[in-house]
Parts: sequence; C-alpha cells; structure tokens
Amino acid sequence: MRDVAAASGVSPSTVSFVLNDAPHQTISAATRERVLRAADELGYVPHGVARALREGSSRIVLLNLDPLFRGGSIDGYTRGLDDELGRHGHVLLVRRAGGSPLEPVVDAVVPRAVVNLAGIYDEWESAADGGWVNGLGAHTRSQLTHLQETGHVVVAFALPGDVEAAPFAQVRLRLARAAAASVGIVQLEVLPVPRDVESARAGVGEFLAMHPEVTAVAAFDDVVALRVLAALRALGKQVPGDLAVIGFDATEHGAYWDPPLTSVRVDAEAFGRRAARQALGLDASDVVPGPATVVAGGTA
Amino acid sequence: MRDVAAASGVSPSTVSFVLNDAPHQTISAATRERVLRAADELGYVPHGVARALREGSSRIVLLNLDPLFRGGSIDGYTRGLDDELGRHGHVLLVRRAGGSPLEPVVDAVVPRAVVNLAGIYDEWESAADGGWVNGLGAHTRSQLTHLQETGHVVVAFALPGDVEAAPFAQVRLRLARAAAASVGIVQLEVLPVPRDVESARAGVGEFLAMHPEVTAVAAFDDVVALRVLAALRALGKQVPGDLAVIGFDATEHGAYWDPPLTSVRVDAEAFGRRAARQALGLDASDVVPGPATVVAGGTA
DNA sequence: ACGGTCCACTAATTCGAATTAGCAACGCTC
DNA sequence: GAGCGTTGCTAATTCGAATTAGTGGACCGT
Repeated sequence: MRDVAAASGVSPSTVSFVLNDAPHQTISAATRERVLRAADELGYVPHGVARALREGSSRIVLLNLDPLFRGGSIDGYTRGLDDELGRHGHVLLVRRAGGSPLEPVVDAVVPRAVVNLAGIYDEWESAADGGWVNGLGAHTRSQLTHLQETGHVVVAFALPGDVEAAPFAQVRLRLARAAAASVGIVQLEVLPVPRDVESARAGVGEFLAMHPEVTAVAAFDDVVALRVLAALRALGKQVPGDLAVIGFDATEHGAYWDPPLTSVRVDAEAFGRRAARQALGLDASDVVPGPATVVAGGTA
Repeated sequence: MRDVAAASGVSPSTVSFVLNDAPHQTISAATRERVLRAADELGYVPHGVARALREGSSRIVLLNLDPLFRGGSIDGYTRGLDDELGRHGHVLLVRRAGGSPLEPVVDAVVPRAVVNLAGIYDEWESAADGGWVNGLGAHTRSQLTHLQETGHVVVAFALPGDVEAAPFAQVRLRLARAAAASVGIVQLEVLPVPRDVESARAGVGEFLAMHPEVTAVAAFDDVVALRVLAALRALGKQVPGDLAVIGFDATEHGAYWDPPLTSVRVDAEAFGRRAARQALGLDASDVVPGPATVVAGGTA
C-alpha cells in the first residue's frame, strides 16, 4: 500500500480510503483515479493477514467436516458455500475433522466463522450450517415416508459399523427414530453394517435371522446401502422382493447397481448458500432449498 | 501476551523469549517458570494471524485439490499430510479447486506452502506434493503391467467423459501412454466414459464396435471403472471373459461389485507425509511409500 | 477582513507477536 | 579498583492495513 501511495503521490491513508470506498471520506475524482491506476499497475492485492490482524478476523470461513460426509451431497454443499462466500469477498477452507482438535486450527486462521459439520449436534437449532443438520430431519422423513408408502411398516435403519462413525451416525438414527412414528413406521430396528464385505454379509444375515419381521432397510447413506445390497446378493436375497432398500444422498455409485439404488436427493447447494449467508451474518431467507426428492431406482 | 507479561511481572519480550525458547537468550529458571505458569493459567494461545504477519507467512499449508480426486487414496493422502504437519505445529486446510482461481485464497491466508493437486502438472519434477504425481507414473505402470501379465496387449484407457475433468485426466493418460510401451502393451486406445448411465452404455458399446481388438480396460479410477462395468453389464458382456477391467485407487465401492473390481492400491498416506515434509522444507528421504499393489478382485 | 464551514487529505495509532538493539547489575581478572 | 564480559532482562521497531483525530487551505457570508 505504501508503494501505491508513493506511486500516486498521496499518503497510505488515502490509498486505503480509495480502495475501501471509505464512507465519511471525500476523495477527489482525480486522486481516486490516480490511486486506482497505480494500484492496478503495481498489481496491488490486499494482504489478507494484515487485514485480518486489524479487523479481528480473517475473511476465511472454515468448514469443519466429519469424515462421514463423503461423496454425494457434501460436494454440492461445499460448492454452494464456496460460491456464495466468494460473492462476498470471502474464502472457504475445509478441514477434515480427524481426531485432532479444532481449536489450534481456529487459532491459526481466526476465521470469520466456522461451519461445523462434525461433532455433537445437540444444539443444532443454533448451528450456523444453513439449516443443514436441521433439514436432515425432513429428509430422513422423506426417506421413511417412501418406505411407508410402498407398504413397509417394520424397517431397519442401517448405519456404518465403524466405531469412529459414531457421532454423526447417531444423529441420523435419532432423527430416524423421531420421524418413524409420525410417518406410520411402527418398528425401527438398528442394523450396523461394517465396511468389510465378509463381515457385512455375516452381520446382515444374522440380523435378518433375528428380525424376520423387517421388510425394508433405510440406510445412513448410499455407501451403507450398497454394503447392504452386496450383502443381500451374497445371501441370495432378492431386492426389493425379499427386502427393500433405500439409500440416502443419491450418489453416482447407487445408479450403477442393478437395479439402481433408490435414494434420497437433497438440494445441498442451496443449504450451502444458506450456510454462507448465515456465516457472514446476512439475510438467508431468500435462499430456500428445495425439498428432498426420492430418486426411484428399483430397490425400494 | 501482554497479559501474561503483566501476570508474571516481566516484559512482553521476555514472555516471547520464554514461549519460543529463543536461542541466544538466557532466561533464569525462576522467570521461565513464572511465565509458563502464567501463560498456562491465563490459557494463552498464540494469535496465529499476528504471528503470520510478523513471520511473513502463516503456519498453514494449503492443499489445492482437483475435484477429480475423490474417495480412495486422497483420504489417506490428506490424513498423512495433516498428521505430519500437526507434528510440526502446522495446520492443513483444503481448498476444492472449482473454477475460481487460487490466487485470492493464497493472498488471504498467506500459507507456508501450497500443495497443488490441481491444474497443470507440466513441471511435476519440482512439485512439492511428496512425489505423488510423480509416483502416479509408477502406479499406472503397475496397473498396465497387471493387464499385460494376464495376457492383454491391446488395451483401452478409460477416463471421465466430463469436460471439466480434463486437466488431471490428461496427466493420467500421458502417464499411461508412457508406461504402455515399456511394459509390453502394443496399443492403447482412449475411451471416455460419461457419468450418465445411459450415455456410458452407448459410448462403451460404440467404442467396442469400433475397436474389437481391445481385450482389456484400464480405468482412470475406480469410479470410471464401475461406470464401465455397469455399461458392460447392460451390454450383456461378460467380465473378465469378454473384456477385462482394472480400476485404480481401490475404493470401497469396487469391493461391492460382483465379481469385485480388480484395482490398484496406493500407499497414499506415506505420500502425504512426504508432501508435508517437503512443504516445510524438511528432509523427506526417510519416508518411503510402499509400492503400488494390485488388489485382485476378479474383473482382470 | 474575520469567523465559520467544508473539502481533501495526512499523521498517528492500533491489532499481537517476534526480533534487534541496548542497558543495568554482577562477577571475574590483572 | 578499573576494565571487561556475561547474565537477564526491557525498549523500541517491524510486519500491512484500517481507522480516528486532526490540519491546511479554499470558499462563503457579513
């Protein structure tokens, strides 16, 4: 900035005023012009760190992501978030929450806001996530409603069997429990499905033996749904004849199954946009995510 | 820091000396003790932004990621990178390179280093990626070697059909071309596979009609491989009878296919560790990634 | 001609930490 | 006991931008 000031024959203060369109400051058109040209010629770009020090926080928004958000809608969510932040001169950076604590990261970047999609969601009412976790309730309801409408009232909720999957999977399960009753599902059993193909087959087989009354499976996400489908195939079960399966998140992989996996598609990008607005303290009410839609594949 | 100084009855300079173990500075044990206790009691954490301003760059390493890195090894790579950086007091942040330029992000965070896995890789010799892109050459060779060893000499290289996929897919293709000759593949055709199931089927069908001499497909990654498998199934082709298929990156999804997808597993975490070392200017020679291994599934 | 009001700009301070220069006090040597 | 080096600390400056408090000059009215 000092260089720009020198080049245009004014003080650094004036440069700052011009470049930031400072209110309550009157700058002559000639000076403004000279400063802008000098800035342009010198290729001046504001030094984000210095600015962050002065302003108290950087123009960065941090997205803290549970590793369980994989494929599917999180890409759209990220895109919406990134795009909307970009419109307001901010930048999105993603941190994959893996074990290590968030605190040092926050201290290192001093972000304008943190969109936290990892950890505990007990107070999700107040979470600045664009209503994402909150919306999951409605989407889970769509998932279960589809099963109910196709005649299933005793359902298994399949979630990842990995231990580290716990926190977020538990949230989905709670939402499913809450939704089940209100949409006419009379019984909801829990079916953990490990990642390993062999264990998954054994686990699903055992589960079905113990719960012959279950006629359909609603999965945590498409990945888990595909594990279930693979297990059922190995067990010689017909889908949806013997058991219906519905995924969640409508990933590419579900479409390659035969028959294609029925799943729930979420308007993730709009949620991302909302999250961006909220993070910056702007009005988010004009961004309205579309409802979750069931992508009929043939497995449910 | 001023508060810590006040609480321990010394100057801020002294606090800085103590907390940073400043060389060429002698601090009495008593003072050091008092400062450390005060810092601890007050819960002092260094302000990353201020430090970054003074030091010229933040203790952040930026990973710029092509959206084509999905699932599979990039998770391990990220984990290795993150973990190793954490050991040295640094933090990894990920940016998903989607259209918008990298420059404003770099100006905003002034990272210690950028690990760039997006864009042009023409000068990959010098890239600070832990030898990742470079290693891809060897891994691609493993992929093709497996096909050659199972009797295939006329091979198709399947890459994503999406336009935006171009830059990185082209790199893989170039590497494949370079490897083909030296491992005894006499002909390498290019097979673009779009994401849409219907178009993929049509595209693969057309390709096979035009290139009846092709006996095997090596894919850009497992996702593309699964697209090919789905297309072949729709076309009524037997795998590996009519056509062998080998993926790349050994994702979970490949394992669910019937028969499971044969793929190439990469020691991504070690590459991530190396990248971290390189980014911080440390010696990376003691981290040696294991070789790529072929995970036999049954499709090749 | 003098007081007042704008206008257009500058000087000085701030954010928090790191670093360089420097300054007392003390001990040692000759 | 004068000179010199060491020990243990402090003061002052720096990084780059934003902001608050001015300040000199033109212009206006009476």
